[in-house]
Amino acid sequence: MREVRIKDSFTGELRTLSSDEEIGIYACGPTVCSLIHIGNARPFVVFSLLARFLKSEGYRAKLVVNVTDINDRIYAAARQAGEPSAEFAKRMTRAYFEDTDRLGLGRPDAEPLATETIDGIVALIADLIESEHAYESGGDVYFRVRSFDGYGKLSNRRAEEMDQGEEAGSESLKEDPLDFALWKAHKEDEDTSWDSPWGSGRPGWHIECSAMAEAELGPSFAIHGGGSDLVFPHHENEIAQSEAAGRPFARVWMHNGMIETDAEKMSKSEGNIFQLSEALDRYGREAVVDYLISGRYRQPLAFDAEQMEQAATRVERLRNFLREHPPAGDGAAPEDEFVATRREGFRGALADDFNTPRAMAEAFELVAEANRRQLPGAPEALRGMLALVGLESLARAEQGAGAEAEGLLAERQQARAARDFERADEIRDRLAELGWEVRDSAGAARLVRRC
RNA sequence: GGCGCCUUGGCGGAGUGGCUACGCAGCGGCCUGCAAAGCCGUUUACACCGGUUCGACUCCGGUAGGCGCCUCCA
Repeated sequence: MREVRIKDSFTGELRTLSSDEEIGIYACGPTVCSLIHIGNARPFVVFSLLARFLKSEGYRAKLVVNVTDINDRIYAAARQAGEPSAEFAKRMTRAYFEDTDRLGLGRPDAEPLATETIDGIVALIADLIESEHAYESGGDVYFRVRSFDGYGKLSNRRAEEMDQGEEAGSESLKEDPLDFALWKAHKEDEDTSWDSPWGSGRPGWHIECSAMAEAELGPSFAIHGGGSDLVFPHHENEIAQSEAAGRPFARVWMHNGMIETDAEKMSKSEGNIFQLSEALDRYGREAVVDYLISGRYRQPLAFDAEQMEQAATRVERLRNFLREHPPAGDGAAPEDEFVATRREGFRGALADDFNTPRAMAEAFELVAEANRRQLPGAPEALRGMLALVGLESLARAEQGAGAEAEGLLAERQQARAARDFERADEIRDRLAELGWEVRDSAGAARLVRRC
């Protein structure tokens, strides 16, 4: 088990994860008001792979990624779709599962829904009212921000300095404009609601995460993750709610940077989104995963078609190597020292605040060296590395070309042997039409699937 | 205005007080009937101005520009 350090975005310091307790990771998932875009996929990929890495190092990691299925925007989107909001949210949740399944990284250890955590939410709110950190007002319940001294400590803000944007219509129910809703009374145009001691209504946006994190990971857990755009107010409010209710909450905060197009954050409100499913269709899952780990998780990452194509070319280089070096039977020669160094470097990079670009550089160095000289153990080591970052499918044997293509290839080999290159090229074109690229080597020829 | 982050070669993106990751693209070769794959060589870097230092892309200060959050957003 190697020492893993994570840069805590709360303190700005590198923190070493404890090796003798469960590493609970709570990462904020999507609000299912639309299909997810590639920016939403970044935290899913980063935290899935982080959990995978920690487990492979022997840590007891548990990854929780929630689904926010109660929200103003869901009501609005459902209304526009002419669909009951509960059905709409279910449909979008299903689409989210399908899209992220296609990444091929498996599922998080738990994926709680807000709608299935109402009891925990109500209990937490009751605790906050009991301790006077929250109050009921006209069927709503608000968190009393000024009652919590630490408010603003994550995002570095002072309550006094906050230029609070007013929510139209509801401010009169608040004691203080800074206060935020824990529970919202049922409104006429909302077609779902839940019972509570304060009447029928629904939870506010932030409380669900506090409740779900506690339900899955307990009152104190190792890592809380999510996009950097959630630092304020979402995560700030989570801290306030949980800590005010006596829960120590997250020990380390990890915020992933935004995906950007033309140096602008990709977001629904900007309208510059690129859907995950479309990226998967167009570039393939390996390219999408590779793209998402091509920059360090906490930095912004540029997105455009060229970047995706580069990722596709990059994974093709890895695939080419693995194709030439299928798993050996046995009696393999002892691993070369160079290989061991790269493998160590790869894991070391991941242990160093999950530096995926540096890890991948190690993998590429291994490939380059193994392409120029015999490197015992290189293919096996590479497969191991790629498995850690969800790219193990690059090593998968290609499906057979089928009788027609194989027949054509044999025919072409005959033509080449007879030095009838015109015929050979004709056949090559024909194979290309069938989706196969021909690669000649010393005495043989290989068919490679073109996508 | 407040808080935080960023500025690396054609593109993306690491990193370090001295030895210029990695990938893509370009150019010239090798190999090949040709191509692909692969290999070799090679062209563009650290926004700007000061300071610290034997030495800074890396540390400090300033300037310019950009981004994020402050309202729903991964």
